[in-house]
Amino acid sequence: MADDQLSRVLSALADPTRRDIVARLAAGDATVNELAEPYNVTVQAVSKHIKVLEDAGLVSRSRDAQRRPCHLEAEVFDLMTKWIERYRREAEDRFRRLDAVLEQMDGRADEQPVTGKSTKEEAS
Amino acid sequence: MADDQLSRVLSALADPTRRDIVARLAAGDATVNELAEPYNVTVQAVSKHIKVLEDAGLVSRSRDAQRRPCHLEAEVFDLMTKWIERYRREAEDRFRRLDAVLEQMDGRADEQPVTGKSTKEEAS
DNA sequence: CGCATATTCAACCGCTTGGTTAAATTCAAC
DNA sequence: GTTGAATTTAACCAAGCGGTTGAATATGCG
Repeated sequence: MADDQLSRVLSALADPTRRDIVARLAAGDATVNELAEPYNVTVQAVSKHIKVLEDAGLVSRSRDAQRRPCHLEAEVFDLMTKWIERYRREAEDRFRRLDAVLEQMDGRADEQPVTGKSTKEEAS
Repeated sequence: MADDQLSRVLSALADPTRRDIVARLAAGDATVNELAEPYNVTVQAVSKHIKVLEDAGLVSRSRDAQRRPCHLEAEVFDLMTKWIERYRREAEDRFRRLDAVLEQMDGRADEQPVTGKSTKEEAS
């Protein structure tokens, strides 16, 4: 479905098992069998999970006899953080502008206040 | 399928149309019809997309007559960045340690280095 | 009330996904 | 060359997803 890498990365990490695999690979490279051990699914299922991570560019593999050690490619995370930061910052800026506007018209609060109900917490 | 919020958030953002909706909401609140306009899918499809974003906690809605303005809840992004930062840092630390090891044994590079079969369990 | 607008609900469809079992492949080691 | 371990491929299945059309539900306006 998703053809761009960011979609593939997000989709890959949307699965808790795959996130756990990534977490374990962050602690060190591992083989498919090693990775499969803790979960109560077949090793074939884990092999598929790893393929998804590999297609997303999150994991690379070398060869060691029959083994195919998996290695985490952490740089791909930047794709996500860049996307996130961009729109979070945008949203925060807008929020700040809204605050400014509200502050500007402090006294006369007769207008309906935009999104209604509350300005809520602005904390990060 | 995914029952935890992080899974829901990542899964929601794995769709390019939904990411675009989020991007537009970062610039300001909007109604379902407004959001649906640029895409060549039905408004019902967009309504479903918004529901997915809402279930993930990324979007909240107020009421304005028949309209249901959508508002971006940017704090949820923290869920992702926290997860990402944790494991990226871990991977980078490991990388730094590996560098140190390689530096340590500089002269004798006859061993096959790289991912080496030595890493694995124990972890931290 | 009757009508138009905005949104959702329901049923359906084709494709993908995560899982399975069974068979094939790759490579070391005997 | 046979055995055995690690991994992938193939075929299949149930469930979920993104899309559709069509009907229902709110709500403001004459």
